[in-house]
Amino acid sequence: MKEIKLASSRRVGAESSATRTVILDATERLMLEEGYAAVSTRSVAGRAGLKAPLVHYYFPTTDDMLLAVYRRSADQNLERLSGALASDQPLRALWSLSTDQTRTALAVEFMAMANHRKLIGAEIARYVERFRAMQAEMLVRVLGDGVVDARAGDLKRCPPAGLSMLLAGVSRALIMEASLGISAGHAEAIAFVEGWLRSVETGV
Amino acid sequence: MKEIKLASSRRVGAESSATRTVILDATERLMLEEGYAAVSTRSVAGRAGLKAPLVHYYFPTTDDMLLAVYRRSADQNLERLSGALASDQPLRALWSLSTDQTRTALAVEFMAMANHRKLIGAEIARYVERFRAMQAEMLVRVLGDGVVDARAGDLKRCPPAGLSMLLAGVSRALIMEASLGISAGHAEAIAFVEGWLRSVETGV
Amino acid sequence: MKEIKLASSRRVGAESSATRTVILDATERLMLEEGYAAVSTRSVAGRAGLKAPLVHYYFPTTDDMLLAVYRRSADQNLERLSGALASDQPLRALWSLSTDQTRTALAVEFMAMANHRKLIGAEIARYVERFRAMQAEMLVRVLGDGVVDARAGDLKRCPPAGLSMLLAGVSRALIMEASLGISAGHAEAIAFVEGWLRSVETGV
Amino acid sequence: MKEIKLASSRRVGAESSATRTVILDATERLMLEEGYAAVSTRSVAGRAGLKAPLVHYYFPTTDDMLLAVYRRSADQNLERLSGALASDQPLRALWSLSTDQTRTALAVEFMAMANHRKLIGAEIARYVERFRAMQAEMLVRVLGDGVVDARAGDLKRCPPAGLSMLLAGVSRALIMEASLGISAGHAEAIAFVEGWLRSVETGV
DNA sequence: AATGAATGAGATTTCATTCAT
DNA sequence: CATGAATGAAATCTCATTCAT
Repeated sequence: MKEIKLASSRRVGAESSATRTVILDATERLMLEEGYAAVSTRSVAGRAGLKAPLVHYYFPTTDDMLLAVYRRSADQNLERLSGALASDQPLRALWSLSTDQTRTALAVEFMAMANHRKLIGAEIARYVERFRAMQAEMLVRVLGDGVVDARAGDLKRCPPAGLSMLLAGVSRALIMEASLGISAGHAEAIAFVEGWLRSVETGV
Repeated sequence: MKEIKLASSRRVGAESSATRTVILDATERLMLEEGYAAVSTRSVAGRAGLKAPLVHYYFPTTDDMLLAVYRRSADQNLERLSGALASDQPLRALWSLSTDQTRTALAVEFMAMANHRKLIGAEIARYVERFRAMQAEMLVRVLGDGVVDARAGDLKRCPPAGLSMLLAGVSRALIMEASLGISAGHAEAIAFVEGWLRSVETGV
Repeated sequence: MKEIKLASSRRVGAESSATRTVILDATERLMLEEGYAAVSTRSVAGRAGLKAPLVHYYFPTTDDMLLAVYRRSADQNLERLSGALASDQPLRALWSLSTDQTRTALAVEFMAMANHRKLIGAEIARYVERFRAMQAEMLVRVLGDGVVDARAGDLKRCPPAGLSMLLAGVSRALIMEASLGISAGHAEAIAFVEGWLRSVETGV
Repeated sequence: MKEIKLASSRRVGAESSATRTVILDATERLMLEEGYAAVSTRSVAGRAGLKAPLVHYYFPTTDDMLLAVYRRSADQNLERLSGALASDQPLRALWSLSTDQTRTALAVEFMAMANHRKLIGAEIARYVERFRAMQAEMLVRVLGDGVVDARAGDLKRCPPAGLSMLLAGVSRALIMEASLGISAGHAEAIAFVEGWLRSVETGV
């Protein structure tokens, strides 16, 4: 049983440092292009044009670095989500966000990584619960008074949290499978969700 | 630039060897218990009570070993799926299979790994396309004559391949999130799918 | 508080391997010539003309390596001590052993190292207690029936275990100080111990 | 071959600075609690609540810092020793000083470190010779007229410098072994020395 | 007086893999 | 079949120290 090391609280390198940003950017790009397993302090340093120990100056442990990348990305997502939910087509905006290639691909990488980076896993869990709550709130507002009954098997009566979960699962699967070159059923699934969106919008 | 290794002409352990099976079992257990990143020839050998070079005798490269584990598991899944599709409650049997903890967790690990193991990714793509085709065939048979129209936003008129995709995405997300301790929306999503199943079965 | 890692029980490299011996020898020489702080897998490998990972093949962790060196040396000392105690001048033989430059210097290095290598410290404690018991047994035999009374302040009536402790302390201090270039009082202390030895032998 | 660093002309913090004292205190505490190997500019800075470069501002090299700690401690010891030797029970006061846990433990750490810190070793040698001379002077005064003859094997006729050496060796060994959890012979050795003290005091 | 940034060197391991026996 | 021995490559991190500000 491995000991779980807490991410060090030691603060190093100002939040605003340009070098710090360069490191986060390089890590993010690496994860997207080569998968999270390609991320090491060495590879990040190389990609960023820095020496490896400098990466450790800013992020004492690799977990610190990955957490910083995740938080930056998740915070951006929170902001975008806020905007989307406040728009006049919140459902459509949410779906558009969920199927954003880059953002979702990054989120999927982090989920894959969570299995052996417990700190990352815990952080993801926190954020996902927040995302889901925000979305559910919007869904209540938009889908409104219709009688909710999960067991009806009718998407229009599915409870908000369930809907949020379904959308997340489908969008993540689309992105993940696409990266493997899988396309079977994708067009149909997308068409279905968009059909549903339209039907909700037109109130039919 | 990594060198691409040609299939070596080296002698390799027979498919039927008991030791070979021990290695596959150990790898599978390791992946499930500690995540795919915990798999190395060393760790597998340790878990199996063997020496590392012996693992290489049976599987020249780590990819060979992982591919063998994946194929064995995927072939078992194909068989189970065949059985499920031939049962008298094929839809329900399919959903039950999709939410099987162990099998799905393993599949998710392989998908996570696919990003930096291109051979694995290609193999997964091949199998997923087969799974989806088999399922679509069954869905056509069961849901049959209803007019299919993805853009209707009605689950009962969703094209089979799309349905298969949706179910896969949801079940994978349930398993993956559960392993992170996320539960928001899970009960609702499950209830929804099961409500839909019932409504299809009862023909309502 | 750092976790104390147990020395791995993984057995690697036959006890009899020549390379294994080369590594132990190199480590011992390094400790004697440059102090225990100079010992690293790298430096040992360099000194032994080997690659660093090979050292780890034989000794998975640095503690494993140091423990092996300590045990080999301590076991040799046990044997020598046995011989000394069985000789016809056991007291003199013991003192001669205690002031053996190389052996004692090595023991002193290990004691110094024990502070931050808890495994080493525990092993030393075990051996020292054994050494002291063996010596006490001999002292009882040789100094025999004289009434023992520690509080008399007379070396000839000091309890055996106390005598053993005193001799160990003095001999270690002589060696340690000599390595620092300190000589004040050394000749006198040595003369004193040897005078005592003679007086015991001649029974005066 | 290491380069010998010339005393740099760089500015250095004043002797009187409070920060300087904080650094020395932190180093001393670290050495006592975790052993000398735990001392690094980083760890000291951390313990003192300072940044590493500031430590270098006061002590250009690590050796400078360690030397300062040693000198401060040794000077305090000199003073205490002066007091002890001037007391009306100088022998007992000396023994009490020699077995002072903290002071002796620190001295032992420095001795252990001396092997690979040549500057420290040289400084220790200088101080030890002074200590021994001061003690010998006192011993001459107290034990006085008895005919000195090291070869007699009688503690009461042991030359002063030899006595000083013996006491130092025993007390250091007691402290060092106690820290390893060794206790065999300790009570007896202590009782013996104290018995001797009493017999000298009572003139028996 | 203090600190953020940076770096070369090194420590301790782990890994996949090869090869001779 | 099986294993002991060996190795190049890399991962993660620490250290002392410098320098500009």
